[in-house]
Amino acid sequence: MTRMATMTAAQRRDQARREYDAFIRSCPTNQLLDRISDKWVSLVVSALAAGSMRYSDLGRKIAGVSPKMLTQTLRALERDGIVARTVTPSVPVRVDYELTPLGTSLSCLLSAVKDWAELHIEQVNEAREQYDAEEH
Amino acid sequence: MTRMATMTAAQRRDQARREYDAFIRSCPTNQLLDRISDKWVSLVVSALAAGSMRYSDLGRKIAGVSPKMLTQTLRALERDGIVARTVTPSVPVRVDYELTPLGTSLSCLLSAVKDWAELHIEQVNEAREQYDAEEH
DNA sequence: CTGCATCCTGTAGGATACTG
DNA sequence: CAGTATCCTACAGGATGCAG
Repeated sequence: MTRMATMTAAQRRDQARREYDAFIRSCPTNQLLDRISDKWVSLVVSALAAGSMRYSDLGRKIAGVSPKMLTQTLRALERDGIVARTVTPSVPVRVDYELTPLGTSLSCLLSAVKDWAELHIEQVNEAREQYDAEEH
Repeated sequence: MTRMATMTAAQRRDQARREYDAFIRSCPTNQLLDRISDKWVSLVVSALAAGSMRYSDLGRKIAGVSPKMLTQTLRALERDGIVARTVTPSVPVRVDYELTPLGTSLSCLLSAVKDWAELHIEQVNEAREQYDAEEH
């Protein structure tokens, strides 16, 4: 009989995925990619790059964001030390958000990404047109 | 009676989201962020940074990836002109993938991201610990 | 004003099986 | 070897309503 101890391809991949996941979670680069790749994060950071803003101002400036995602994004960024949250206990309460030094640094990295994007987007678009023109 | 023409908050946000989505799709930076933020893209690009590889080699090197996602990722990168696909019609067929010049350039950008991550991850971790230690 | 809790849906993506 | 096709599920994230 065939060795039952032999793992199936799926089992092997499953185990590999577990190890991989553990690796990913401990990998700074991927942690950061997860962070900046978030749809709303880059928008919040670039909005705040211009200066501190209130919660509702962010909601208006970032068109189409739901309160839930805005809060979720801001909490995550606050936890990571990217943004600072300041509560003014007036009535009604006023909450301001601003970039920390670390946040400003991240904002610079996003600028680098932006520069690369604008420099190469045309090349990408050409590649896409050419690819789509061929038959696949 | 109140004006029925007045939009609810949800309706306004919905319209805003539509406009926003259109904007996003036309924005190079966000297109690129969508691209490099993909879980597998960064892994494929960095794997290929070392040189050309076959399909199954990539599958082994990138632990835990399913054939489906590997193919999907490679197709997207090929379409964008990031990787080149070379078929050698032997039996069995052999397919090699390698970075294009554009792909190499992207690989450099990813290195910049990596450098930033490794430089600041400790600061982020400290911020997280401090945040988690406080009550919320 | 600034959120949080709940519900609900679309979809990304994994498992599995099959083909040239 | 290098994929493709199908199914299925988990989770991101939007709508809504309520609270401090």
